[in-house]
Amino acid sequence: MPFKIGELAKATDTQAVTIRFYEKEGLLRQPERTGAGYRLYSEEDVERLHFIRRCRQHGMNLAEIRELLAFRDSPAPSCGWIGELVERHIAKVEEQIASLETLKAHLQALRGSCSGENGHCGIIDSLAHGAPCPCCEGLHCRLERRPPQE
Amino acid sequence: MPFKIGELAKATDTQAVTIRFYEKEGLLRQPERTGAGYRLYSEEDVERLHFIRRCRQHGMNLAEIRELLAFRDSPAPSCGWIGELVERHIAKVEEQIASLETLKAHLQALRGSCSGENGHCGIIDSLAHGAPCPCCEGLHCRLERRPPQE
DNA sequence: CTAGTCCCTATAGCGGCTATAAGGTCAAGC
DNA sequence: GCTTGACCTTATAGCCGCTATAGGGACTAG
Repeated sequence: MPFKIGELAKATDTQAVTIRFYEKEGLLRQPERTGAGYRLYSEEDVERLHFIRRCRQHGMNLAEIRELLAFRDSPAPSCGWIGELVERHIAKVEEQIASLETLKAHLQALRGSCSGENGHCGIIDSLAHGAPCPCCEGLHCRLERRPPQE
Repeated sequence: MPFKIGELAKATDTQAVTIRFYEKEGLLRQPERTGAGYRLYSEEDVERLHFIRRCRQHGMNLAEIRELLAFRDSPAPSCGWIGELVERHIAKVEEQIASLETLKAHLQALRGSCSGENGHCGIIDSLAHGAPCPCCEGLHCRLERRPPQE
C-alpha cells in the first residue's frame, strides 16, 4: 500500500525535490524507507502535503504553514487566531494590490512620455529625472523576483 | 567636489552596500579612489543611480535595467523597443493584480468557512480538502517572497 | 590619544525552491 | 546474464536583490 516519492509528487503536483526540501524543513515527517533507502509514504502524507501546497497557493510562507500544521497536529479548543491569520493575510494582499495599481498608473504615464521622435527618448528622461514612483517609496514592491515559470 | 559613498547613498536613498553591489554587477562604473581607497563619485553617478532606483521602483529587474542603461549610454535613433518594454511591464503588472484579486476572493471565502465553534476549525478543513486556490495554478503568485521591511 | 564615525573587503545568509553531478535500484526485454 | 531506462538517493551550488556579519583601516573632534 505505501508508495514512493514519485507517486506522492504526482498526487500533489509537487516536485520530488520540493518534497525532500519540506522534509528537511520539518514540514513533513521523516518517512519509512525501503531496504534500498527509498522513501515510503501513505495517504496521510498526501493529505498533509496537499494542505501545505494549498497554503502556499494562498501566499503563506513556510513559517506560517508550520504554525498551521502545529495546530492541525494538536488541535486546541479555540481557533480564533487562525481566522486572524487569514485576516492579516487578506490585508497584506490588499496592500499589494493597491501598490500595484499605483505602479500601473505610473507605468502608463511613463509609456506616454515618449513621442519616439527626434532621436531622444522621453521614457529614459523620465526615469532619470522624473518623480519617483509613489507606489513603493521604500522599494516595497518587488515584482518578478522570480519570473513565472514559462 | 567629488564625494564619498555615504553621500551618494544619502542622495539616492540607497544603502552603501547596495551601491557596491551595483558596481560589482556592472550597473555602476568603477569609481575613482582616494589614496586610502575610498570610492569617489560625481553628480553623474547620482543621476545614474537615481535612474537605476527609479527602474527598481517600477519593478524592473537588473537585467532589464542593464538594457536600459546600455541604451542610455549609447542612444540609438529609434527607441520604440523601450516603449514596448514598458508595455510588457504593464501587462505583467496587470496579470499580478488579477491574480491577487482572485487570491483575495479565495481568502475571504476561507475566512468565512469557520464558525469557531465545537472545537473544530473549518479553515483548516478547507485547506486540507477544499478546492485549490484558482489564482495561481502553478504557484505563480509567490507573495511575500521577502516581507516588506518593517 | 581615544572615541566615534565613516570607509574597506570578503563571506554567508535570506526564501523557496531549482539544477546539477554522481551514483544506487529495480523491472522489462534481449 | 546484460543492457536499457525509469526511478530513486545524497550533496552541493545557484537563482534574485539585496542584507548582515566579521574584521579591519582612515579620519575627525575633543
